[in-house]
Amino acid sequence: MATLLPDSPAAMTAGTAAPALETLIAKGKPRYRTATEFVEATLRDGILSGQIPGGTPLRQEDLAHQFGVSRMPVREALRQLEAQALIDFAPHKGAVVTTISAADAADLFAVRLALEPAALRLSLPHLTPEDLLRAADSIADMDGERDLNRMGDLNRQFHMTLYFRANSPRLLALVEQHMAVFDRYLRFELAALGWDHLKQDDHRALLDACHDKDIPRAETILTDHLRYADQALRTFFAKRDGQIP
Amino acid sequence: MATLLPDSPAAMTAGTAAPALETLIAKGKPRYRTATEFVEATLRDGILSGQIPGGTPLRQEDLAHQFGVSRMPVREALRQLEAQALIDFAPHKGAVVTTISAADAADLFAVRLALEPAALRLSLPHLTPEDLLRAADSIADMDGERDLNRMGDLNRQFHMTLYFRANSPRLLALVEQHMAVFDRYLRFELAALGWDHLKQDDHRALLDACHDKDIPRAETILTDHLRYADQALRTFFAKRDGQIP
DNA sequence: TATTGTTCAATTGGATCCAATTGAACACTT
DNA sequence: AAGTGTTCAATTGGATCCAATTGAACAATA
Repeated sequence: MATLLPDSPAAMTAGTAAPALETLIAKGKPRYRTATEFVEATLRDGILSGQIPGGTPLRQEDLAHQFGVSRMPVREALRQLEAQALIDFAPHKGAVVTTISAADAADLFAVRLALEPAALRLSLPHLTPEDLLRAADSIADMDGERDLNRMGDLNRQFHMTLYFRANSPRLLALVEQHMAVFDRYLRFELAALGWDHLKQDDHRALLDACHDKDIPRAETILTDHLRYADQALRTFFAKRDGQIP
Repeated sequence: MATLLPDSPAAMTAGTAAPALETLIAKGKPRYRTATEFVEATLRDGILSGQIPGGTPLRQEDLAHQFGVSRMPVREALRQLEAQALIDFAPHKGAVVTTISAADAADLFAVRLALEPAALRLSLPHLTPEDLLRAADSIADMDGERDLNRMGDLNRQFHMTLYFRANSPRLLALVEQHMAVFDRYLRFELAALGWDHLKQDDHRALLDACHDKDIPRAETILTDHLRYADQALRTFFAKRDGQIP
């Protein structure tokens, strides 16, 4: 069976090997209830993990063939991805994976800086000792982790544990969605900051502040934490994009 | 042709007359490029304006018949509305318009309180004199407006004018989307606050602060403005829901 | 009678077919 | 040769048909 994205422009400019969609499909199969769910979840994972790079055109027929379904569930899945701003969908022209960029990273941080401190502020007073233990476990798990995608999951899990009691479903959904989108930049953040000191000090300090129920301190730590990553990414992109010409 | 929602449970409990979808369809027709766009935009307007109340089941066949299209563009439109959290979509069970509630209103304000001050903070330094003039025009237009939906549009237009220079597309899209969703609560806010003093003082004070490029003051005014509406809606719902038993 | 099993109409999910649009290569005019 | 109009393959949008699922009414059993 043909592989997806063998000669997408983004794949070529990035110089990365073109991954086959089969690996994504073969992954953990949570027994999707509909083909649309299956296609949507698989494509989203592929995009967020970076396996389907920005700029990749998503041909309906190709996707249908590779997923072993007809074009209809593919179309429904693409509609949902469009609403999540993961693909651009132009009438009669087709879908293209949205590109990532320094400007988009800054944009994303602006959203996270708006959402996450708000979620933390609402959640912190209701956090239970069990919640804090789970958060501590997430930190411990991150210490030994070397896989980028799993690291992203753990990081998201840690933060979401702290936000979880916010009792604000819309806010939490937005936070989670944008943290997931940020996974697309995780490899760059890694390149900018390095593996080991990947903000674990911040995580522990944040957890301490939550333990003390100190809202202003926790908010400050979280805000600085995000700003620091934002700044690191900015300088990284500035250096990288300065080299090109 | 049959009318939509003649006996939806929500319409009955709300006691409102069941509106026909034709009025929505006949409205301004911006020459949609695809049937999916047409269906999606029309349904979203209907839901946000309150003409299609929460709890309404959206039967694919009915919608297709009333829009004069097949079920396929209806299904694609429903997928997009699902991603916008305007409908609930359960496999093999169909779509239902999400219900509004006091809890959801509080949730929505939590999101707006997180997003809008952030957008204002980023935008304010770049606002031009022309922007401020346009914002002043919006305020003036609101003074004479008596139509609820147009009032919502003007209010959104005023706020978006002030946020517009934030240079953060994701953030702005979220702000606009959630202001639009808030239109579903506009009738309740009106009932809680009354027509005339509908926050116009706040609007003028906010514009003044923007004119002075006073970020802290502008943020305080905006935050208080939102908190005030939030509180008014809370007490309104508390009173209304207390009457029921 | 309460409970469980079963049938069946209503509705959605998915596949296939046809129509409409795009854009790029080609021919044509000036 | 530059620009313009035209044809046509590739691709998406939309319609129709069939399959799968749901749940509610009904029947059977303990």
